[in-house]
Amino acid sequence: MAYLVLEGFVSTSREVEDGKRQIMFFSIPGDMPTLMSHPDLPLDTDIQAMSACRLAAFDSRELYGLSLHFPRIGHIFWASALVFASIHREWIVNVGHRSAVSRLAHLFCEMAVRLEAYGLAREGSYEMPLNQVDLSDAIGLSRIHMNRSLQELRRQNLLTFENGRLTIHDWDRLVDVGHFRPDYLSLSLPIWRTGTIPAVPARTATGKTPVRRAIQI
Amino acid sequence: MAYLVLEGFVSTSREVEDGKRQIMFFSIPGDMPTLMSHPDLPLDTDIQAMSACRLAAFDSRELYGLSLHFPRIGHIFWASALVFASIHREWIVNVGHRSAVSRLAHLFCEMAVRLEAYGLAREGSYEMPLNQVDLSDAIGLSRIHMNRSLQELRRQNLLTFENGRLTIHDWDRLVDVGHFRPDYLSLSLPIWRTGTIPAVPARTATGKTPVRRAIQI
DNA sequence: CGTTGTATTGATGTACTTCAACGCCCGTGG
DNA sequence: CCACGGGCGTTGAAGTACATCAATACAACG
Repeated sequence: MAYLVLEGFVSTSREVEDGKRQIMFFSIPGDMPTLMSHPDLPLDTDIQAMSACRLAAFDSRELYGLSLHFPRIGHIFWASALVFASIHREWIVNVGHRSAVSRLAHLFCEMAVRLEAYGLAREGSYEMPLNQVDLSDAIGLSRIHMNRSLQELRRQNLLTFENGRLTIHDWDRLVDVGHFRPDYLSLSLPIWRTGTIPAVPARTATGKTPVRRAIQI
Repeated sequence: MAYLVLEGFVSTSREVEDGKRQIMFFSIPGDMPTLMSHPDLPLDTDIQAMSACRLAAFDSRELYGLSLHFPRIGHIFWASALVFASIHREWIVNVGHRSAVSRLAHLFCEMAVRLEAYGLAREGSYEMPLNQVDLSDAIGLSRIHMNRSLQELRRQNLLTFENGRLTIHDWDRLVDVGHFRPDYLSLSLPIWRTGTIPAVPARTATGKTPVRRAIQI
């Protein structure tokens, strides 16, 4: 099965040997997290709902067949895989070479840009149903140091983060702190014009359970 | 232009704000490093020859057109993008959560598996035309700490690395130290069967210069 | 009412960075 | 032939950004 996120956040992560979790990607409404792997191959990551989610389910073999018969559909899969890879590369740079505060700032900037492209953020404010443990697993730091970095961003009046909503007060300085390149995803370019997404029947998953299990509930 | 590596190593990297370089991927013979980005979009990374290389050049617009007319070709592009993304995810885990020694071990394991899949490694020994600065930029650590980690691997008799050749003495323990999952790329699966690659005219690039520039020489 | 999950703070430990120096090899030029 | 310099690997010592351990506070909840 392949899933399209309709509401909520879904993470792509892996359990590391010492029991910790490294989050590699947050899927937002409009993303298809299971398309990060080839339908013929076993999923090499954990896909997990970070909040209450609505998902649409497709048969991945059918999707795959579609892509072979209609090149333009295959092309969209390809382009989406390239965007996944591009975001991954940015995360490598992030966890590889930047300080805790920068990583955090960069993550907030990235989510802002992606959510805005889908119309899910307004004036630098967006729903972000994650707790500090989730954030620390994403940026690869201890929750304690993560907490202190978040405080630092607050202290500098760059943002507020409460009740699952992030509000950016000073975009320019946040971009600066996170060394964020706003155009890196090229989300504004015409290759993404595919028309509106049609309504689909959806099932509901409740928060914090693995998607595959949640779906079967 | 799109390039196919015929000989040598090519890195995908980005200059970070403080003048450092984060390497995100090593392309080996058989890889097409420029296919990590969409041909319609600006390249968002630096592509750099790490050694003397032979490359084959294609017009990327033509490749792109090919993929629209022949779905199976598009499918290969897609699958290759998925593998890029999968390797990227592994690198995120690597730089995010593992110690210096583990990162290094993991990198050596990954290259062994990939090179072996192309017939470029034998009995755990392969050409690796990189110096310690390159390696440290890939694993995101200072060259000094990288050097000490390499010494640790040598001290444990896991490998030797000299004259651009890596030889693994104890694969099982190296896999263990690097927490490497040998099957993670699924390189043995049938989706990769595409027949042999035909001979193509090639140009030569000399080491350590950006590919685009090298090509024009 | 205790229990559980989450945010926060302080104190201590450590893995890594940075700075500085040295040695080796090898190419270049006197 | 030797002198010089640059690239690369290696070592020691000092500094720092992070992790770990431990404790508290607070809200939600059965």
